[in-house]
Amino acid sequence: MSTIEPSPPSAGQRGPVEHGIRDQIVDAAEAHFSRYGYGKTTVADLAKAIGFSKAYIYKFFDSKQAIGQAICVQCLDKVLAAGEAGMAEGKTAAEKLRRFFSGIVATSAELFFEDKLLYDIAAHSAEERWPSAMAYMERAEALLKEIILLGRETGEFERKTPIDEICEAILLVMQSFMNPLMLKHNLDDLPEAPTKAVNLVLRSLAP
Amino acid sequence: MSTIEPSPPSAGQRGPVEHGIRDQIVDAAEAHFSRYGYGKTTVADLAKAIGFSKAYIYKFFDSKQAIGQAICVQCLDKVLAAGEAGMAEGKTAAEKLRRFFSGIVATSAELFFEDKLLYDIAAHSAEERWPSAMAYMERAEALLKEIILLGRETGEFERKTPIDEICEAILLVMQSFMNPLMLKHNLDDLPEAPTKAVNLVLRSLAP
DNA sequence: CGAGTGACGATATAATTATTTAGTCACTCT
DNA sequence: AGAGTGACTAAATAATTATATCGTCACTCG
Repeated sequence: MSTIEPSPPSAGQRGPVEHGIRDQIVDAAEAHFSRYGYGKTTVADLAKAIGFSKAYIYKFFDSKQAIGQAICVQCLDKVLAAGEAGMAEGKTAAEKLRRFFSGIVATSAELFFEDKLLYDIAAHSAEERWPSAMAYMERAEALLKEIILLGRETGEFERKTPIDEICEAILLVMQSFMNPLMLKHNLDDLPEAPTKAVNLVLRSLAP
Repeated sequence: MSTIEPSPPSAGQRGPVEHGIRDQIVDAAEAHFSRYGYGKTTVADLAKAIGFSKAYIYKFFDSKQAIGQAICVQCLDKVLAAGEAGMAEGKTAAEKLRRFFSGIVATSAELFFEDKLLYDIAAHSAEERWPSAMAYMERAEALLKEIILLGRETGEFERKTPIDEICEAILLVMQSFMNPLMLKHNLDDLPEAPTKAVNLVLRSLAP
């Protein structure tokens, strides 16, 4: 059973990896980005918030975008954590799969409605293929694979199709709801649509 | 066996429905939009192309956007026609489904690469939920339903799941590749990804 | 009457200018 | 040496102005 571990130090960082100041920056960034948006927040604002000069920020991050990525990682971690929590609740593999996705979708949608400005960063991150978004997909795939393997062991799922093809295909299918970029276009048919999609996926997994 | 019939008169039209001038406008629009793009083409350009005044255009179309929709309908008709052609080639229902989607995806991708400017109109149409895009999805669903029903008759496909749920789910799944808006973000993993998605769909249809 | 238009106001787009902001570097202070 | 910064430039963003375009309407002409 994997647990969401703090993501590895993202690209774009600088200087001491473990450092109180870095955390302060990230906290200030989360607060500011969430309230005013990424675009309207200046690096100087963050500097002022933590009581240092702007130049000092750049001892810890390569660029403003690197800070954005750090925030993005936080968001996506939360989404994945919800997926993993759902996964843990499910008894059978099928149930795990269902809850994994419903956790992800619910959390993403919540992010969209409750914290639009942070969500926008995530969407931007997906659009620009930031490492944060890539990592998100990879970790989702790893979790998914875990579920599928479990289902195969317990005999719930078929075993003929190559596992990697299955995982890729399922992710592909669920992307419409877990990729922030795409979710945006499918908001109206929440929450029925993802449920239907998962149903289809589960039918495809039947032995 | 349905054949793609000319789409019903779209919204935004005016005056005589069947009229040589209307066709001239559409032809000129296709040429101009394709060469210079929707944004860079002015209604006056179209008027000049057909040798009439700008005001006359508005005897046939409500707005420039209505002309855009007409062009969009043409594009999407072509895409669906490719899908239907593929469908006709397939022997079994599964084969029809495969070719239906590969026809659609191939034609959409071709549109994207060879006629980017027209493609952009289609994407815009999907984004803004123009009737043209809605009609496209509806007609795709109708064709898909035909295939599924056939497969059920021949015993290729399972019969338990409500047909409407199946169709909706499949469309949902394939949207990543047939919706111009989404296709844009999935271009890199063509053509394998849609194939994998269809494989998944077919597994889900197994009796 | 019906095919077709010039001239016009409101709105959108483009071009220009003015202002902010990202990011660096030489530097200070402890 | 290492924590921290003011002052600076190139690039981006915002504000402003100028221009083009959409869409309508009263109108002409056959």
